[in-house]
Amino acid sequence: MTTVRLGKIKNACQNCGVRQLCLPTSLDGNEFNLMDEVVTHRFKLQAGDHLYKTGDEFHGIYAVKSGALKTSGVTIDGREQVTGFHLYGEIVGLDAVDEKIHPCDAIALTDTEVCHLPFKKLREASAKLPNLLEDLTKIMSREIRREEHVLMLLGTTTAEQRIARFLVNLYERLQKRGELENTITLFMSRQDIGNYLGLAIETVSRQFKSLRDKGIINVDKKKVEILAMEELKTLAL
Amino acid sequence: MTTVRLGKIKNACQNCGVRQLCLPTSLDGNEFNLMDEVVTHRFKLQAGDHLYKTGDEFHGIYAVKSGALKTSGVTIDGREQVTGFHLYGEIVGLDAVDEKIHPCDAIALTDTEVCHLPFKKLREASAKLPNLLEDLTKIMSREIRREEHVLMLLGTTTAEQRIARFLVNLYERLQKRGELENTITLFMSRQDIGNYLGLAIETVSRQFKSLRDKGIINVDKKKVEILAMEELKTLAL
DNA sequence: CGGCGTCTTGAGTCACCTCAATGTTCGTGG
DNA sequence: CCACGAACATTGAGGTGACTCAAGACGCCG
Repeated sequence: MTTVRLGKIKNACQNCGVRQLCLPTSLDGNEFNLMDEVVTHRFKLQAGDHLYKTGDEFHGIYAVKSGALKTSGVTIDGREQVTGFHLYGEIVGLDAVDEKIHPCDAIALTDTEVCHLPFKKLREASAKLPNLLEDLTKIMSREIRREEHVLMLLGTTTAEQRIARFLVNLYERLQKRGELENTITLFMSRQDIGNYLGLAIETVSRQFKSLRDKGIINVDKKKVEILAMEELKTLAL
Repeated sequence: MTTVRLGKIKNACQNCGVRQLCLPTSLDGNEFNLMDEVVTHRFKLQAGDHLYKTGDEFHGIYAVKSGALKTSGVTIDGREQVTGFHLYGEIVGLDAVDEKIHPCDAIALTDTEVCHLPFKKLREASAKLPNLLEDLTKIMSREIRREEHVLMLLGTTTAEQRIARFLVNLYERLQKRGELENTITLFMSRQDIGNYLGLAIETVSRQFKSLRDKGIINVDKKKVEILAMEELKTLAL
């Protein structure tokens, strides 16, 4: 993990490519000056690097500028449980604000850049900028809703439903980022997918095969081409 | 659902029995005056009453003053999915801050009182009171972590583990509220428990029976007496 | 008492897990 | 460049935990 100081870079946030997706979505020109005082450091990670580990002291949240991360906790019996995949434009670390200790690991799945947002500074800036305060609470609310969504996905659903929902969800998030091809490049392993969806790795593999046999997708290693989105969405129901 | 105006009640929050558990945990005397301007209404619900429904416009969050609620969403295919049980001292509605639309139902499980916290007012007050802003972000963070916790519970775990964890978690939350008896009164139906844990209602019933046969708990209708907490915790691993 | 909702209990089935073997990709070093 | 091993992925065979279906018990209320 290498560090970039942003102190000298003016309007770092304002000129950022993922500004519309990130935290400060409703700030205007002048307000960004204050934001630049909050965001002073950026980290570069390689696939497999830990951004933070379970039990680490909390120093702030992180905005993913490029790449992708997974967050995963360790259950009491020592097994890993992936709790989410986080694309660029998303925020990680919000679950540590309360206890000041990270309750899970955050691991880069590919080359990834993250901006560090010291939470104390962020709170102070929020007290001055009503728009920023609104953005902050919205981001936290969105994270709560995202997890509720996963929760609903993990209820009593079949393996096929879970895989279908996973693919539809991933597709829609990539689409929101302007990646309009109908071929998704999975940036996580089958292991991670299975873990996230509560399925054995073999089941993930078999479901991919099954969807391929039905002519709904094409799978080649990490590349998943969606051939029949409507049918896939029907299976996700 | 009946409404109580709190306009005339001074220091409503300061004198509240669940203050230490609720949102404004770090305020002092003067700061509570501002809080009383935020919290102007309280609602009384009977078992089965909806506090809000999916799709309802968001007007603010709610602090549970007494009783308990469940929140449940409706999956795309129309089935219900319980996403949480909320005791007094906890907050519901945080998942709607972002989109201004409630993404799930909140239903009283018993006679329940909730305080209404208009979110706009709460934000304005937070900009003035650093302590309140800290409390607000902490509460939202805690909710994120709570859901992550449920997520980890729903991964690849057996029915026995889920039931054991459910009971341990409920016991610990009640203990935190000073209810020190080792007999828990379940305030939700088997249906709700099964739905929440991703289990069929029959499986819930059988697991209770199994734990009873092992001498770990005693079950009589809604009453669950914990006979061997250590063993229960071991099963929860 | 009878009807209804909730819960329990039993029997049979199936979706998914486990175990095991093979195939593929990729990095490393000779 | 190829050999080798490690990590990842696929595929098959078999077992089982939890679901489904169905019946019965219990409590509640008119």
